[in-house]
Amino acid sequence: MSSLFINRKFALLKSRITIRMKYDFNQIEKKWQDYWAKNQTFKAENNSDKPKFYVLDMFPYPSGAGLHVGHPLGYIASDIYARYKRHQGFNVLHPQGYDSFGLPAEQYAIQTGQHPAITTAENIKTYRRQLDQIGFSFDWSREVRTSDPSYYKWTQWIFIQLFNSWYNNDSDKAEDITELISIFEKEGNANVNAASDENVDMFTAEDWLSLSSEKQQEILLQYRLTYLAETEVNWCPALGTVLANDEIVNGVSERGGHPVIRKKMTQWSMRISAYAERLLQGLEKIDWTDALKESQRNWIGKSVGAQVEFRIQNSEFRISVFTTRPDTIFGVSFMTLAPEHELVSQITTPEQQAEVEAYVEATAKRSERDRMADVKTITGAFTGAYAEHPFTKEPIPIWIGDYVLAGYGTGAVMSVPCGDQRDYDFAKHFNIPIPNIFEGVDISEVAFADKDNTIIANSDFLNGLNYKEATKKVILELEKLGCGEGKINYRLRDAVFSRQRYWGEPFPVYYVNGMPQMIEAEHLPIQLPEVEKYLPTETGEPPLGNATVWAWDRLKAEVVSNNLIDNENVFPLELNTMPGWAGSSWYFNRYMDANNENAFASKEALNYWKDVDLYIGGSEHATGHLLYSRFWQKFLFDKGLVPVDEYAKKLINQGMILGTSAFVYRVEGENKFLSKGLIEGKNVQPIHADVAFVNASDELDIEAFKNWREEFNEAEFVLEEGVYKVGRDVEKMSKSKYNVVNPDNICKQYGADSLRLYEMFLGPLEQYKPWNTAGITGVHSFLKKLWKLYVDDSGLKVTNTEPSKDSLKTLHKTIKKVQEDIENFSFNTSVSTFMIAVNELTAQKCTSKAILEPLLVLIAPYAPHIAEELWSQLGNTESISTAPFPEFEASHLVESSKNYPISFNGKMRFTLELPLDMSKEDIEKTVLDHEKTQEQLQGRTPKKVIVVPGKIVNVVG
RNA sequence: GCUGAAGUGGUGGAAUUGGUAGACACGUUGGACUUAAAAUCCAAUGGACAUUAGUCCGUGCGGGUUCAAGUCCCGCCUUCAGUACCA
Repeated sequence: MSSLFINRKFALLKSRITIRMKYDFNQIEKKWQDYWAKNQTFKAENNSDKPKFYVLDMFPYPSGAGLHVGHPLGYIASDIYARYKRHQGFNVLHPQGYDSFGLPAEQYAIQTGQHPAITTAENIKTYRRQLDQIGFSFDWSREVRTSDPSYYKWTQWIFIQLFNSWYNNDSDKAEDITELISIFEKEGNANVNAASDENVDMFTAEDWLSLSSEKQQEILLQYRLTYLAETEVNWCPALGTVLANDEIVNGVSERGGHPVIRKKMTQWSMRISAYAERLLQGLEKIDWTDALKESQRNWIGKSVGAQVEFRIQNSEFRISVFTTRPDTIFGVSFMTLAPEHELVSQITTPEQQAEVEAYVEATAKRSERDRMADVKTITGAFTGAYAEHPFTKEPIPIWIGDYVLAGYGTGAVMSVPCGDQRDYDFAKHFNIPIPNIFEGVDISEVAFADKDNTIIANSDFLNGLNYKEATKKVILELEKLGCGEGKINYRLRDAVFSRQRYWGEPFPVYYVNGMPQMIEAEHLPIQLPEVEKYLPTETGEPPLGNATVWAWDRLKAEVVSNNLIDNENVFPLELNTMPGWAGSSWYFNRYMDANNENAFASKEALNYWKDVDLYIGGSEHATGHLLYSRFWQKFLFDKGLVPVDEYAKKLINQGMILGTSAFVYRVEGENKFLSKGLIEGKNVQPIHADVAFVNASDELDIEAFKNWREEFNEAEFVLEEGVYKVGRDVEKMSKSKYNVVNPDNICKQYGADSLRLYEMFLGPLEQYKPWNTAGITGVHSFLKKLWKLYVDDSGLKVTNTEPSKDSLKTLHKTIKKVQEDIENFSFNTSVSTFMIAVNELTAQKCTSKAILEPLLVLIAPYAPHIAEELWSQLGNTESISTAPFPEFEASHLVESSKNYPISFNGKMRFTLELPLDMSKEDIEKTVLDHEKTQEQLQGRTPKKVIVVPGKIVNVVG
């Protein structure tokens, strides 16, 4: 046997050992992910002696593109928190699911004929695989999918509860509609103080009882918390669908560029306005960011003022206006109606008719966007009619103008040009008088809108009063005259709840003589019917109009063929579906008891988990999901169905991760590319290059780029110092910018623990920050260093030796800092802290188990796979996830001396190690006697010496 | 316009109550190891001046308070996000 052979054999053996002792993250991560799944490590129990903690992520819409590295940011943060809470001994509920109804799947179905349920299921599979490989501690046994009939059964059920409820303003809560009916039967509606449609007719008990059943249903709809109403929508005839405002660009549809018209449609609405005040008040007791609360406050838009009625001269009509400045009522010099106001056509005099009609027509043509775009152009028309001032009885000319919006308040304003800039501008433009009703204020240039410094003048009984006094007094007087009252107005509008789409929850509703009827709860869910096409029908009905089996047989209590509709026992079903926010408005309650078939969640589960302790998600949902879901929760609370009326105690918005795009520069008109440093003064066109072709030093892999697309195959590259440098720019991460980074690749190359650490290391959770894959090597080599602290070529090197003082100090300052950081959601700084700890322990050559074992628990929430692996190598047989969080002991950090910074006139010049128990006087003396101090002073005498024990010394002079 | 957040090295970012600005990383430069590369390790790295010692300047801009300001106060500028004729 030759010695060469022996050497080779030995080398082989050695390399096998090295592999086992190496940080093989792919193998380790797979191993522990399988372990967690198999052992259901993160399954939360609905019965536990431990205190509960509920950590929730906003669930994703499973799109076809899968996850990019920006998506898991919030999930990683919440996962760290959830794991931390487990270490602290909490019973943690940390679920995940899918908001799986939505447009992209439907759009795809229209294009390919593929059923949205199929594509959705495929996308979910991809999402699940991607989520699993990042190592989240989700309790998947509670997964929900909003598009699953077993889930939307309960969405339909809640809809029925809303339909069967009305809002009693006196008790300030939702009540059963049967109670309202019994009031109507006893005394009519005169004393009912309810959130209802405007202009509800008055009726007595006798009137009510004499009405037909249809008429009664119609009246009840005016009170129900979800109701049918005529709503003006943006209808696109070519697409056969209703568009949201932001889907319309320059008056045509964003998709396809088709014309869009305003059209009235009968739609389901949610009476969220009934909850406006409670939604506002509720913000006080939840720990959400100020920015988020503020945008909800703005959205609700509470304003306090008065409603005033103005008689119209020579007419029966009255104009009702809302104003926040009733105190300025003597400054009214004209009234302005929105061009769409219903009285416009009725009060316009014959002489003014042509002008007014032309104006109304002109404004109708302008889209809302156009009207908003140019607010500077003042337009309007005089109706020829006059209102009468309630106090002075003077005539007030009535104008129309598009600066008054039909949709806000009453669509009419009393114009006080001296006190409102818009009225002022309008008055100047049309030469309307501007009476001044403010004491000592010059209004020759601008209106005076400063409430706090207002003293009213030229206003009869209001003279000399300030804003508050005058407002109070004038409301009193208006009430005496019966032509006004104090009023609070909200901007918040009822929310349209119908969508002309296929891929959404069907309504549990059928129609008898045009009146909606609810299907009894025991027959739910009403499942989405099959359709041939996912487009609207030729007659313009929603996609469900294509279904042939979509009628309700009341006797059989089942969905039957449309052919059987006889309007006696078989009736047509609702063709609209629910909007995207239906399913997401209550899902956080479902997780508490996700597989319950008899209730949306059991009372026991609801009472145990109660509410979300930490909710993490994007700020883009501020005025959508986060408002609607609060509304539903309050409703469910009123009905005694949930135990709390705010469902999320604390909410954090994670920032977006942006992409770092790479650019190559093509010389105009040539197939030649100049390196970044050579483009100065050259006529070049920047082109996005895929970030995958660029290394950490911004150097382009030219071959990969050439092979990317045919047009680049023959391209010529002008290099600088032998390499081609790309330009960089931070943009939103998107496919079209070729800056998308896929977490799959990161996990493969660096591992999930590296991905998790790096996402946190990038910066504060709430901040927007750019992704740059190059930086991940930092956290990755940190993990390798961590590994080496425990394991080397010969195996585990952890010992039972007594830890050194230094190591104890390192450990305990790390415990302290990491704990503080997690509690402040400052995850980026804990990653730095871990790095410092590992660097220090490596330098200390620490092998002591007493240090290294608790260190793993600290790191486990962040990098759970490597922590589990080393934990088990240390001989533990249970998962690290339930190990108690190490106790911080301050005694290890006690110092006897301090390295004082010695500054002169505020500038630090040198440091001096001094005992911490040294007195102020001794410190001063020691510092002044020091040779370096003499050097600094150069013979000057210090005027003053500031000594802050334990902090700093500052010599002034 | 209004509301909210933010401006710190070449880059991401640290600095918890005013007390050593730039922690921790990335990148860059130099070095070690290697036949070589990768990996790893060591050193330097805000700018200017200076051989060194060191000096000056530096947290968007201009003022102020203070022994001391990234941090507090006043006035601006810029960026991002939301919202918008809300009576």
